[in-house]
Parts: sequence; structure tokens; C-alpha cells
Amino acid sequence: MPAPPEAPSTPPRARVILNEPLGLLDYLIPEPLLASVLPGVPVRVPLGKRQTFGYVAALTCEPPPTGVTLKAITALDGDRPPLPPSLIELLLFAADYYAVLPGEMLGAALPVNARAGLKRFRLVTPAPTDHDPTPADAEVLAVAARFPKGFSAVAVEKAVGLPRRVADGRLKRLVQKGFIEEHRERGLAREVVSVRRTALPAEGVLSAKRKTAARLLERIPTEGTVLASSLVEFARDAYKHLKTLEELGLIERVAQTQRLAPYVMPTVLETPPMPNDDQVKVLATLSRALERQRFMTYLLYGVTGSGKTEIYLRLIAEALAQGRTALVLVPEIALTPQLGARFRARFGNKVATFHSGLTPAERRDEWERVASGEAVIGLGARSALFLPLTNVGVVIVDEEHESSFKQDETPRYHARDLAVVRGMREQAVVVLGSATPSLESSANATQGRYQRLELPRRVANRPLPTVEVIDLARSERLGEGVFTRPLAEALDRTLKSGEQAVLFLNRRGFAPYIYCRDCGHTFRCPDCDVTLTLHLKRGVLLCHYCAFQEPAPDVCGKCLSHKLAGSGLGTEKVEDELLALFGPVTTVRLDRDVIHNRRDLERALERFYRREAQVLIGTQMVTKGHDFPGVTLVGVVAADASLNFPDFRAAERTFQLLSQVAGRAGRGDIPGKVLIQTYEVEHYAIRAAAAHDFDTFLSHELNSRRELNYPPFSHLALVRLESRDEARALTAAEEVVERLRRTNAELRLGAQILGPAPAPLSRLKGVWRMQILIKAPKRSALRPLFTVAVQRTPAQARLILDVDPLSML
DNA sequence: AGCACGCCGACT
DNA sequence: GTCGGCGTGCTC
Repeated sequence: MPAPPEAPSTPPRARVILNEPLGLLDYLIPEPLLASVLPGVPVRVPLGKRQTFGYVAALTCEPPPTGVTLKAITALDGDRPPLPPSLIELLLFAADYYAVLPGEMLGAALPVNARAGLKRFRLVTPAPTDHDPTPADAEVLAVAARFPKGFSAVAVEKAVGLPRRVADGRLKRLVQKGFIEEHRERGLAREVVSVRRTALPAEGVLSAKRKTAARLLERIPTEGTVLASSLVEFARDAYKHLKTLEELGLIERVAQTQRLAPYVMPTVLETPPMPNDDQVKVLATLSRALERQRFMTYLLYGVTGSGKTEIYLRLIAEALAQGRTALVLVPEIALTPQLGARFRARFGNKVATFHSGLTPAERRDEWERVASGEAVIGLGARSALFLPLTNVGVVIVDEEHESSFKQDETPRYHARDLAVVRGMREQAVVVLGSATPSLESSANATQGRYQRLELPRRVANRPLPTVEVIDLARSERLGEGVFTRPLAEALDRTLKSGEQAVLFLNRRGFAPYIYCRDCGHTFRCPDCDVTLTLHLKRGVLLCHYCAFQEPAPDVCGKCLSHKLAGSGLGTEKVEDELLALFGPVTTVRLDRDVIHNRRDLERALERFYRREAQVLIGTQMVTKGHDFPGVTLVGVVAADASLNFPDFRAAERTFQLLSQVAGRAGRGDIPGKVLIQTYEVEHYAIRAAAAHDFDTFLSHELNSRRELNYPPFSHLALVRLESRDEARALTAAEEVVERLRRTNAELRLGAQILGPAPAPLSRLKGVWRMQILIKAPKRSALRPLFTVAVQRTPAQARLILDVDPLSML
């Protein structure tokens, strides 16, 4: 038989990644658009009966799948800038790696998350009488009743533990029946607002009362315009004050879709400090790599206070000189105004900052400044990974061990890992910096995939603090037993000499556990599988997972006995004890009880920095990179809480926590001292942290991981099934585990499939949680397992797949 | 997001 | 049989 003639060349189609939870879909390209439809170009497309938008991912000539009639692209989307094709490739890689739909990945990458629930619902009162709620209705209505201010579809999905589709369907029916009503949140203004001076302020117009407005006015140049959003950094409610200025006739608003004038940086550019010998050495290696323009990942192991930021700044300057761009990722909490200011002091308006404190409009502004090429340095938390930079020369992930780089909702990507991938695709120099690198990165360095660089000394030759471990089992305790004598005495000396101290404890509240001495009854959350924590000042028992609270009881709920006792301790009790032992000490507390947002955090840190308080008491928050020159003593009240965590990373996290908190001591001229109270004086994580000995910790921990076949010696994935109904969660989990086991056997993947078992937190917010852990010898073994796990969500349960899980609670 | 379809138990 | 109620699959 003669070979079939060459198929007539089909016109190319566009393979589009949509802003919808969908895979790639193909569209015909209308004749006039043939030349302009290229990878990265934004397009409007029909989808079912509506229009949506997406970005061209690729051009293809493949025939469409049978039974599909292709629709055509409606138009180019003129409202959006194109995405760099390399970014689209990254999204596709990530979608595959984390087993999510490409469209879900795009949703996470765009600056204003269209899915974030603009549509909200609220309960109609009184309830309509022409319908009776069916059982399915009642389930959702029960949830609705908990959100008097209104709720999103996502809230129902989470609270009821149903797949999104089911939740949506039920909500729709409830709206039809009149039980709930829909209200839309105000849409985003599409325009970018700038302001311009119109007159010089007459004497006395800006009265003393309008201090903030006056301050803002100073930031507005006499020539040209400045973005309104850029002024938010000088006054939280800048928009309000601008309105005042406008009413006074001092400025006028210029609304536009494009910015006219670049944001003028009012800060004085700083003179870079001279690098020390260690820094010079590290920089030499990094600049050589940058010059060669070949991808390499460096693990920059630099002790706390060793001057990593200066390395970053200089390396970025070199990249910019090459005409390339830079991406800098930092943990959310580390992105302080000081850090932003330090970058802007060097690079002015070339920096775009990106963090959760921005309003949606501000996020879009910063994103578009990058897309337009005006900003060439992207500095931000996790999601800054997706800033549309082109020609990236440097990728930096600071504090790379931080767990906040992993997103804890779908898509559950790890920004550090994807940053390395992005760097690879851009032939960039990637720097992962940390004083306590993660085991994964350390192992990569040991195996030669990354190159390790070191900054072993603090700047200005400041010594590392001395660390002393105090045995809680043997030491004399004072007062209620929170402080041992050595810690109390050290605190006393510090306070008397007018220096500052940091007290760290991993738990907030007063007592994490209340029980009845007569019958043993414990007070537990009705919706979660945890004990309630006593918060004495607020007079409540509080659930730290769902915010359930009830008045602190004075009788046992079961036997009515009055003999209630608290067990364990939290930051509130530490503060109490401190005041009881030392009298009037000024303190700042730093935990979620007192700190509700960035503003609170900044204010509290500022207060301590200015030495308006002598002791800083807090949870994890105190460990993160703050620099307080006055701190000479750090006390870890109890290291055990973190060590006894039911998770294979407990030792690693403890080591990191202790090292980081210890790093807060002695950053000024007086050397620092650290005291760690613990029952586990012999534990290697504690001993190594006390000795500032990362390498000993690393080899210990690697041995233990190898024995138990945990990362970096295996690849993990966690499948969780959630439902309000315990039996449904279990049945669903059993169904999934069966599919996984069969595929594992059939394809001889050699993975271990453990479970189903109740999650360590077996119930949260009324939702039961069953989980399955997959341990695979090779990454490639996971892919087919993901496919069968995700292909069909079992009835009535929510399936969550977490690739490379960081927390298994 | 919006629609088509199929299943199931209840009712004509 | 048929209908309302409900969950699921698909969208190029």
C-alpha cells in the first residue's frame, strides 16, 4: 500500500492556559491574529457559554481530540501584559510536578486571584417558608449560620469537607430556594491613580491636625506625578489623606491605565558598606558564575548576622549591569519595610515589592511595573516567584529553610524549589541563603547538585553568643516553676544593667491544657481534635485551630468539682511570672494573641527596638531575622514543645528554631548569651544548636532520616480525604488507597503506601481528616500514583494531594 | 461558571 | 412511568 500522502498542512492552533481550573485547551487562530498569537500572549476565548481569558502556552498543529470541534480565539486581551514564555513553561512544569491543573497554577501566579471569592453569600433572615430545607441544604445552612457577615463558596467547601463542585451546586440551589442570597464584592478599579501638585500650600492650611497629610505632601514632587499606591508606605491610609489634599486644592488626581511618571524614590541612596574578607570571597565565586551565564545553585550557609543581605545586593547590582533582572524571595514575615527600604536605597524604583500587606490594586500595580520592564528586581514573599521578569540573572531565596515558602492550599507549591527551576530555565545564578539550611538543600549540596558557600563569621567580628543548656529536671525552679534559677539570675543581671532580653516559647496563651483534678475531665474543642488553651487575661478557653472560644470555666463540666488545674505553659504565663518575679518590667509580647497584622508587628518591634521595653516575649515570631542591638540575653523557656511534635521534622525544626532565636543575641557591641531550658539536655538537636554546630546536627539527622526512609532519602506525597462525616472520609480514603496499591503493584513502582490513618489532628473545624502517606524511592514513581489518586474524587469527600508535604498534621 | 446527564427514591 | 433532588462530568 502506498504511503498516505502528506496530510495537508493544518493551520496552527493555539494551546491556551486558561484562568480556570482546567487543563490546556486548543483554539483556532483567526486569520488576522495569525502573526500576533505567540506563546505568552493574553487572549480572550469562549468557554462553554461564556468568555474567559488565558495565555497562549504554545502553538500546535496536532489534530484536535476526536469529537471536539475547536472554537476560535475571540481577540487578543489588550488589558493585560503578556507573560514571559519562560514563566509559562514554569507554570506547566509546576502543574505537572504538583499534579494540579495548569489553570490552577496560573490562578496562583496572577496578581489578583480571580478565584478569591468575589462572589459571597449570606443567610436570608427570616428563612423562606415555601420550602423545607432538605438534609443537604441543612448541612450548608449550618455552616452559613456560623458566618453572619457572609461567606464564600470556599468557606463552605472547607467547613463541610465537600468537593468544590458539590459545595457550588448546593449553594446555587439554596440561592434559588431563597435560603441564602448572593452579593458581589466591589470590583477592582481598573485604573491606576496618580497624583500631581497643583498649588503650593498656603501658610496654615495644613493645620497641626493634618500632620499625616502634610507628611504625605512632602512625598509628592513639585514636578511630575507620583503613584498614589506608592504613598501607602508612608501612611497606611494614604488614600484618605490624599482626598483631604485634593479637597484643599493642593493636588489633583490623574487616573490612567498606564503610569506616567516612575515612582520617585525619596530616600537618600546609601553608600554600600565595605564587604569583609568572607563576603569578598563568596562574592567572587558568585560573580564568576554570573559572568559565565550558566545555571548553578549555591547554598549560602551564613551564620546569623554574617551579612548575607549585602551579598545579595552586590550580586543583584552586577546582574543589572549585565542587563539582566533579579528575583528575591523572602519569608512573608521577613519582608519588613526596613528590608524594602534597604533595597530601594540601592536600586530606587527598579524594585517592585510584593507581599500580602498590599491591596489587590497595589499588587496589580507592582506586577505591572515588572511586566512593563520598569521594575527589574522582584522582591517579595512566596508568590513573587511568579513575577513576570524576563532575562532573570539572579534568583535569591533568603531563609530558604522557612516553611512559609510552601503554600498551604492548592496548588501546594514550594517557592524555593520552583525558584531553582526558574533559575535553571533562565540560566541564572541561584542563591539559597540560610543560617540553618534545610536538610533537603544540605543534602543537595553534599551530593554536588548545589555548591555550598560559607559566611562563618559575624560582621564586625562580633562573636556568636555563648549557649548554655539548663536541665529542667534537675535545676531549682523559682515561683511557679517557669524560670530556673540560672535563667532568672541571668535575667536579673540583664535587667539591672539596662540591657534587653528575648524570651522564646513556642506556645501562646496561659495554659494549653485544662483538666479536672477530681475526675480527669479535659476541656476539648467541640469541632477539633485538640485541647482548649486557657487565655487568662481574656478569660476564655480558646481553640488555636478554629478560634472556637468559651468563657473560662470555674467548675468541671462533668462532675461540677471546683478543682480545675491548668497544665503546661504559654507566653501569657511567662509574662505573668516575669512580672511576679521581677516586679515592674516593661515587656512586649509577640504572638498571635496580641499581633493581628503587619502593622501591629511593626509597631511592637519598633517599640522594642527603641528600647521602650526591656523584655520581648513571644513565639516563632521573635526568631525571624530581627536585629536588636540591645539584646544580650535570649532565654528559651521550654525547648521540648517543639521537640515532641509528632512529625519527622521535629528535630530539624527545633534545631532551626533554637539557632535562629539564639542568633538574636549579641548583635550589638556587647556579646550575647543564650540559655535553653529543656528536659532533653542530651538530644542532638539541642546539643548541636548550643554548640553552633550545624554539620554535626546535619550528619546526625541524615542518619536518622536514612534509617526511617524519610526525605531526602525518599520522596513523599500526602493524600488527605476530608468530610464532615467520619465514615465518608474513611470510605473515601479506603477507595483511594486501594487504587494506589493496585497501581503501585501493577507498575512495580516500589513505593510504600501507608494508611489510611486519621491525621494527627483527626478533626478540624468539624471536618474529619484521613490520610495516606506515599513514600517513593524515586520521584518518577510518584507520577502514576498521582494520576490515579486525582483522577476521580471519591463521592462526598474532599481530596487533597500534597506533594513534598512539610507539615503532616 | 453553567449546563447536560444519569441515578435514585418518592409519588402519581 | 415520571418527577424532584442530587451529584458528576465537561468545557477546546
